[in-house]
Amino acid sequence: MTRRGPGRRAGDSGTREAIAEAARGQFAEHGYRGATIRAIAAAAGVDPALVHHYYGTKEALFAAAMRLPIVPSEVLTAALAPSAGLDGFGAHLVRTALTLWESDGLRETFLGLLRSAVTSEQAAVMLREFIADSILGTVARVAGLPAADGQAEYRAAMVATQMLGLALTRLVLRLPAVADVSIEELAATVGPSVERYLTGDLAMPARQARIASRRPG
Amino acid sequence: MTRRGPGRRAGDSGTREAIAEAARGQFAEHGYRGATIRAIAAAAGVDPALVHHYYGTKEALFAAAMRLPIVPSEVLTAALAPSAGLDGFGAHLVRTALTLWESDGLRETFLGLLRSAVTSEQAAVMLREFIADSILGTVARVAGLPAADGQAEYRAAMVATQMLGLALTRLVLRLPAVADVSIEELAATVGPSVERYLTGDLAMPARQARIASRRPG
DNA sequence: GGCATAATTCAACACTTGTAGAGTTCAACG
DNA sequence: CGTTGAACTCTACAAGTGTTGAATTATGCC
Repeated sequence: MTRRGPGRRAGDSGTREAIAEAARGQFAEHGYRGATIRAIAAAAGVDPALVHHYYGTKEALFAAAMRLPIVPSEVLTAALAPSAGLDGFGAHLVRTALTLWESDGLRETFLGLLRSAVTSEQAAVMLREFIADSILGTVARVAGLPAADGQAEYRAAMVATQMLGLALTRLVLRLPAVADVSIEELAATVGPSVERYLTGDLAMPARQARIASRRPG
Repeated sequence: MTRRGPGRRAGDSGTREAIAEAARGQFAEHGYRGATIRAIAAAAGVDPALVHHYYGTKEALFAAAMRLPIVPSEVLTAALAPSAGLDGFGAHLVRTALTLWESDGLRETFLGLLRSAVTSEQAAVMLREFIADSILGTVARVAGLPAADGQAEYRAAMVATQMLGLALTRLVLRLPAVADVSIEELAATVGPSVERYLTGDLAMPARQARIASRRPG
């Protein structure tokens, strides 16, 4: 929203991105249903019809706004590579994820995805596939787990369980005991649990092979 | 919804409970915003105006429908008492909670609360206070943690973190690797993590006392 | 029987929602 | 200058929302 008024050339449209940014903010705060086109337009200082002009439908706007500005697997790989020794790996993962989630560029997207996934089937599919396809595999790989093994997906899923619970209680529910504590402290507390899921001696479910053999996308 | 048609005496109104039950189902499936009075009325086989006649406003209906049919602290205490030996206590807690959440009487209420809390501030307050006031203390007490100690609340909160993450991925997101596994298997995998939070040697946050001294209600 | 009373429905209001198309403004280009 | 074309706004529609008050139906009590 640098300059107002019509008359820009193609490619100059900062307004388009301003709308997307406003949309991210609204989706993050109210979820898919709660974020109205009118509120998004107001937040962007723009007529509601312009939102529709650029993005067509609300679903399309959501999909566009939730497109990540990073490639998760690359960021995860880069951020976690230094501690390849696997010692303190769990804490490092917690620290990395929390820092990422609370960073300026990603907070809105992640919160929007999380808030929307709980009530919108479209968003739920996005988040589920995103986790299954981009996160679980990367975590398993970076952690050095054997691929093509049912155990890897199960272990990574348990990590997701703990990490999403952390995000839910800290960012959404804001439980004081979780929200008022530093990332470092949470990493120290939760890290070992995550590490146990990845490398510990778990009693593995018998028929895990069926789950591991799902189509990747 | 035993008998249809008007003309019942006071106290006979099974329709009132039928509406509440339909409301629970809708709130569980769509969250607070997504559950419409009209849909609730339709699910109960009743005119929308009757919903308003009985409960006044949508908020009141939500509050009434989400009132638990049990006293959580009692159920938790009773269910967890047998394993007071603290051996396998974590697994027992996971098993108890998951079984409770997936039981007929509570599934809708819990899911509705969870789904709504993520998008409705009113519901978020309900769930947060419910967890903080009824759950954390009970878990800490049953686990034999010293009361009036900042550590107790922090430990219980970490447990909540893991348990809610489990609920989110299994019941709401339905991540295959978590949803397609038996409660027993999850208890065996997650139990030890929970146990570590309760009795393990955690690096405690320094200023935890401030959090522990919040007003209870 | 008639009467009070509760249960239930009808019809409608006032508002918000996503969406659509026609119209307006303005910079760039010839 | 006039034309073009994109950025942008106005107005509006059709559907859905919570909510309301009057009307209707049936029951138990006298």
